[in-house]
Amino acid sequence: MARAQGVRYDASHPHAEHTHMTAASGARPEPPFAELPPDEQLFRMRHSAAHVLAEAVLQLFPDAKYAIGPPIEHGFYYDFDLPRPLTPDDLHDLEARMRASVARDVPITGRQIPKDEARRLFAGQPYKLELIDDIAEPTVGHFVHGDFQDLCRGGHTERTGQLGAFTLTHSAGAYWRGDERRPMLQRIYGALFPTPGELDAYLEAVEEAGRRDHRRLGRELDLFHLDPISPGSPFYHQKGAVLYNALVDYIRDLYLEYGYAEVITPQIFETELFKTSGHYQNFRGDMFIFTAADERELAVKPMNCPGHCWLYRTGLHSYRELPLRLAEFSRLHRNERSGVLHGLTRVRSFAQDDSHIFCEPAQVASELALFFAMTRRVYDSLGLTDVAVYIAGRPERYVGTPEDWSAAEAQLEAAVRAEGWDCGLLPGEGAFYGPKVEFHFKDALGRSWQVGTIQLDMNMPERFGLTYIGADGAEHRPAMLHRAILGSLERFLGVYIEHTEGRFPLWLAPVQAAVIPIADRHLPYAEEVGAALRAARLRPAVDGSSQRMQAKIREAQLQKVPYMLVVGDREAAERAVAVRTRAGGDLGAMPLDALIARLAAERDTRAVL
RNA sequence: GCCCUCAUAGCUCAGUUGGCAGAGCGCGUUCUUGGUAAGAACGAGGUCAUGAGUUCGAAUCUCAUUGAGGGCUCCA
Repeated sequence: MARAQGVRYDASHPHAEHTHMTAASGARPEPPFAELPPDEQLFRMRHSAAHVLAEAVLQLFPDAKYAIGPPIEHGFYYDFDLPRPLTPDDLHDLEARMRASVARDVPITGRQIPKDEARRLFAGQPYKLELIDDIAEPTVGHFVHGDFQDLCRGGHTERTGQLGAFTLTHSAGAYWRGDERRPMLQRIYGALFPTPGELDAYLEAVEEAGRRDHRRLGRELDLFHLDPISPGSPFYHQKGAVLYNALVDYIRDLYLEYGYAEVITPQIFETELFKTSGHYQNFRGDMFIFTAADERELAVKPMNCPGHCWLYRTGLHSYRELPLRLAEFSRLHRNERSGVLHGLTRVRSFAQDDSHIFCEPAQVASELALFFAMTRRVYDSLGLTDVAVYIAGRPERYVGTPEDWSAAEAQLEAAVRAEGWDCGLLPGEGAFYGPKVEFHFKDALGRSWQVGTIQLDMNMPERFGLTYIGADGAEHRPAMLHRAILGSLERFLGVYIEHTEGRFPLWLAPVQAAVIPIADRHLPYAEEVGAALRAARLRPAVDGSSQRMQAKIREAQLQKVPYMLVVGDREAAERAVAVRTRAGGDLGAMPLDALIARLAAERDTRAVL
C-alpha cells in the first residue's frame, strides 16, 4: 500500500491561468475593477492584500526579505525571512499598518520590465532574485503601490482602498518553496472577504469547526484518547471500540457478498520481506525496525501487501481461482515524523479495510467496476456524499514505462467516469509502482483527507515472482490491485466523527438507547427494559443515577444517544416506554416489543436516519 | 524532522511586579423521588509535564527534554 495517509490540499484554483497584466502593461485594456466578475474581484482583493501586508512588514522590518504571497482559499498569506520571530503583537501592529495603507488609497500599478532591470530593483532580495532567474520569459511583472514594489504576475485591485474586510489570523513556519532543505520562513496568514459580514461569518465558521473537532468529540463522547505514553497511537475506550468494530463488521459483511477472502498475517517479519517488496529501501525511515536478541533484524509491518504477496506465493494458482481478493484488518505501524501527527487523522498505529486483488490482466477493468460499486454503496450508506475523486499520475520516480503508465491512468480514469464520478487529476502523486484513484473527504476545518483508494501495482508481482497457470498451461504474471474503501479506520473515524458531529446512525452508535427511570422505584423496570434490548442485541444504557429525569435527558442528549426511553409508573404498568429521539422529537408511549422491533429494523437496514 | 506557540485537578480554564494552589463542570456522600435539556448541601481531588539552573524564596525567570497545537508551494 502506498503512502495512503498522505495529506493533500485542494490543488484546484480558478485562477491558475491568471497571466494578464493590467492596462498599464500596454497589452489589451481590461475592464474597470468594479465590472469584473465577483470571484475575480475577490481574488484580486486577496492578492493586493498580500502586497499591502508585505508593505507593512517592510515598514516594521526594513531588513526583511520577502518571498511569495499568493491569494488562497479564505484570504492570503505572505512568506518572509525576518530577523526575529513574530509575536501576536506584531500581527496587530502589521494589521494597523495595513489599514493605514488602505486609508491612503493609493493606486496599484504594474508593467512588464526586462529581467536586468528587475534584478537591479530587487538587489538584496535573494528570494525575488531566485524567482526572476526561474522565470522563462524575457520580461517579468513589476507592481508598485506607494513606496512598495513587488515582483508579481499581476491580478490586482486598482487601489489599496479596495481590499474589503480582512484580518491577520496567525503566523507559522514554512520552508522556502516547501522544501525542507531550504530556509525556514515565517508565513503570515490573513482572512479576507468582500464585506465585514462575510468575514465575521467565516471567523465564526472556524470557531464552529473547533466544536466539531474529532479530538474534542472523542473526549466528550468518551470514544478514545491519545496519550503521551504512545504518541500517535489511539486508546479506544469501550464506546470507540464499538464504533470501530461496527465499521469492520459492516465491511466484513460486504466481503461475503463481494467475494473477498479475509486472512490474518503476521505483525512482525524478517526485514527480508520488505527488502523483497522494496519498502525497506524506500520507506525504511518510516518503519519500526528492531534487532532481536539473536541479532536478526525484524520489522513491524507498515502495510499488508508484502505479506499478502508472500501468502500468494506459498501455493500454485490457476486462472480458475482468480480474481483472488485477500482482505485483512490487521493493525499497521508507521513511524510518522512527530510534527505530522494529528488526532486520529494522522497516526502511527492504525488499521485499514485493506485488500489486495490478484487477477488476470484482462480482469482489471471488471475488478475496478466491482470496487467502485462497493465503494459507492459504502459511502452512500454512511451518508457521505461530498466525495472528491482524484487520479494520481506518474511520479518522478517510477517503475515501468511511460506508455504503461499512460495506458493505466487512462484505464483508471475511464473506469471512474463510467461510474459517473467527476475526477480531478493529481499529476506526479501516484505511488512509484502504479497510478491510483483516491477518494477524499473534508474534515470540519475543510482540510481534505484521502480515505479510500485503489491502486494498480505494476511492480510487486514482479518483485515477488508471482505467477498463475493460465488456460494455456503456461505461467503468467497476475495483475495486482491495492484497495481500501474506508482507508485507515482511524482517519476515517476522525473524518466521520466531524462529519456527523458525533450523531452516529443507530447501527454505529455506541449507546443506542438511554433508559431513563423517572424515580428510583422505576429502576427495576428500567433494568428489565435494558435486558430486553440486550436480548435483541441492542446496546442500551440504563441511567440509574440519582439525578432528576430532566438531567438524565440532558445527559443523553449531550452524549448524542439516538433514543431516550423514559419509564415511569404508566410505562411499567403497560410494559411500554415513552420514546424521545435525539432530534428532540417526543414519539410518545410505545409498547416495548414494538420499540425493539423498530430499533432492530433501523439497525439491520443500517439506516442513516 | 523544521519554525512558532503551548503544558496548572478527570475536563475547560484563572493565577497580578517571583511570596500559603484557585473557579466552574465532572466525581463521591447525603438530602430530594421527579413526566421530556442542568434540584440542593457537603466532601475528596495537585510532584503546577519532566530534569537542571538563577534566587532567601519559582506555577511564575533561564536552559534542556518530552508531549500537544498551528503550519511547512493553494507557488512571482
